[in-house]
Amino acid sequence: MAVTLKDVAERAKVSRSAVSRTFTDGASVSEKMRRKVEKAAQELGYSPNALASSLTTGRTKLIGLVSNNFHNPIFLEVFDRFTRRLQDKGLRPLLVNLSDETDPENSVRMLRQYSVDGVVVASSTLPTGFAKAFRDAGVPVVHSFGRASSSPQVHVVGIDNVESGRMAAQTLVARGYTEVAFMGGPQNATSTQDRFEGFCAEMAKHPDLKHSHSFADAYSFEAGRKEMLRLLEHKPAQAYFCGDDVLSLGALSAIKDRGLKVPEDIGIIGLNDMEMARWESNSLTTIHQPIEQIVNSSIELVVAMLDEPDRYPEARIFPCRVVERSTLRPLPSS
Amino acid sequence: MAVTLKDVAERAKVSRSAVSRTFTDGASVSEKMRRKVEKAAQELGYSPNALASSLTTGRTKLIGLVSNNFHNPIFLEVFDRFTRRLQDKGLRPLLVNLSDETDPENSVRMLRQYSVDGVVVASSTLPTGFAKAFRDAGVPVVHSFGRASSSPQVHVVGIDNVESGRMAAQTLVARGYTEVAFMGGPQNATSTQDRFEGFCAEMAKHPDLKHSHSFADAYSFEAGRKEMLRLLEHKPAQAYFCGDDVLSLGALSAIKDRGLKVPEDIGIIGLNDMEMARWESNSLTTIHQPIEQIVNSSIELVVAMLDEPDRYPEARIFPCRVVERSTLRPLPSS
DNA sequence: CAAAAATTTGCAACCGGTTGCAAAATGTGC
DNA sequence: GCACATTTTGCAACCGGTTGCAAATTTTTG
Repeated sequence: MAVTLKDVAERAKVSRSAVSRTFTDGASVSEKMRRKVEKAAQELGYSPNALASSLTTGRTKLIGLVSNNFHNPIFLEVFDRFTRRLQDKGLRPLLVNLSDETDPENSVRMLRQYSVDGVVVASSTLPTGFAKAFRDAGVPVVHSFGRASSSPQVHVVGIDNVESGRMAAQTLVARGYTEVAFMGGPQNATSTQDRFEGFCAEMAKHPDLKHSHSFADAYSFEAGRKEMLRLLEHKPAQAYFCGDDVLSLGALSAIKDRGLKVPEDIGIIGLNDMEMARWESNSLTTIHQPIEQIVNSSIELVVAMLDEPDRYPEARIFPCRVVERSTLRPLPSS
Repeated sequence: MAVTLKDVAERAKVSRSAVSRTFTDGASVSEKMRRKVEKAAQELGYSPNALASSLTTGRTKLIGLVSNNFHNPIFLEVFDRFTRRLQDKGLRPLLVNLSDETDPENSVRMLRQYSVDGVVVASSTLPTGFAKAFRDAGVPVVHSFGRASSSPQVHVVGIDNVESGRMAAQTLVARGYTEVAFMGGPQNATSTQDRFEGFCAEMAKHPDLKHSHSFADAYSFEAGRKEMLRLLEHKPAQAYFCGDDVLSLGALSAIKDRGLKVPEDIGIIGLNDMEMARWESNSLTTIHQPIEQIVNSSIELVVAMLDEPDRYPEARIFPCRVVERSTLRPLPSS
């Protein structure tokens, strides 16, 4: 069915090696030969089989893209960027959806069977050990949106979640809120834990201010909404740091449904700065996470590992910044 | 580096064929042999190279998943379902992001180089000719969310967009609106064209009612919002059929910003029934598109084509239904 | 124009598997 | 225990490419 190297060689009356060489750049082929081969290839509609060649070159140009965040709209943005950027570099994303499973073994085995050149784990909820399983199997791996660590076991690219929690607390304190709260995502997600830690660390500096906390079941609108409805039944805090924009949006929806006003009655600050946060109907004050930089840097890193598999692991941390919109009361004029 | 068939064979002191056979089901191997081989494989941590075997079997179990809808949140749902379902069947999705490019040639070439077993084109905006390029290249292809046709050139799975436009118009008419309008997505998208056609066809039955139309630049929140803001500057219609939920949400945001009430001042009906449509803050009346069925059926179809490449093309059309929520005035009690 | 140097080409082995075929081993019937 | 049928195993060729090496060709040099 498919036309192969051999067919082209026969048609052009040259050796198979000659054909192979015209299709691998950097190989030694004369102009005359190249033209002859290209003509034959053209006529036959030949294009080389990437997988067959991977057998000898050891490179498939396949990159495993592993994630379990298929319910947070921010990840559509993430996938868009990853796939585009990988394509630009001549790499192909092999998508793996973990849904609820968090045992790395299956994914590792599967991606090794397909000889992916590298793997990007894009998840803010998977434990740090997850990506390590790939490294241990000898597969270059980068954990994007993973837990920042001062002594990373694998390459990590993302933000400092502890710092972002601190930043959120500072922002609330600076605006004069005296009773604040943290509403986190799932409690076993590393990002939740770290943001919480940072939040508490900052609040500890202000023993005169009250703070509390609770956790939603998932990083999702519904979970945020449900949790905020629960909180509103008792005496809620003056302002909340929600561990993710999509939680914030859920919380906002709950607050408005209860007839309360934002930011007059309750303040909200989120994290991510997703597209929807910018929608004028939401106008969410939030902490911007530099997704584009994280994605690009992750890909650069995994590409670099192809040539340098034992590259010493590093953590690449990008700074966040507060994006002031309309869900927190303004800074008191000083 | 990687452990191969040969290594296992040597360790187990058997032939390479024996090892191969223990890892391909349906092959003839004695219990004794199998145990011996599995033991050696275990010790060496061997797992077969799927790509090498594809060379002889002609099957890679790779399915190209091609889309250009990376900005409509509904597609995160679509990708989630596709990837999960494919994985359940032992298939692997190779993701292709078309972003703005709509020339199929590149994608066809690339996916052929990777010898994908089949391709699913998941897009409501690509022209019908797009998927045909894969068929012409001998690659089994299914166009999901594509234009329904009574004489399809390639397999199509989706809804009847003309019918859905008709249904939207009927719904508006039944609720007593006398001035209605269609707000479509990008005008070159087949789904926009068909929904518009159905809408007009139905309205033609009611010459006493006024109707108008306009188009947003994209299937996105921003585009819907912008278009509705424009419409509100002149005398808007009483109710709008927006060609997609995300357009509806944009329109709703614009309407509320202008201080108008839904459904009292303006009614909205969308299409898709995406997760966000159900959020209580939106509570969007919309036409439900059975995504799960479309995805599952698409995969079934592409799998069936693996064994039957020249299968006669068919169109699989799933019915839509109106989901009544809060953005249209209620049916007049009769 | 011949000899040396540089370039191009083809041969053949190899990448990691699969599979048809025949030989070897095992099982069955008498 | 023997002849025969059945199952299991290994050999060797093949899938579609790549690549080291040596031979063949072209280019450079004196």
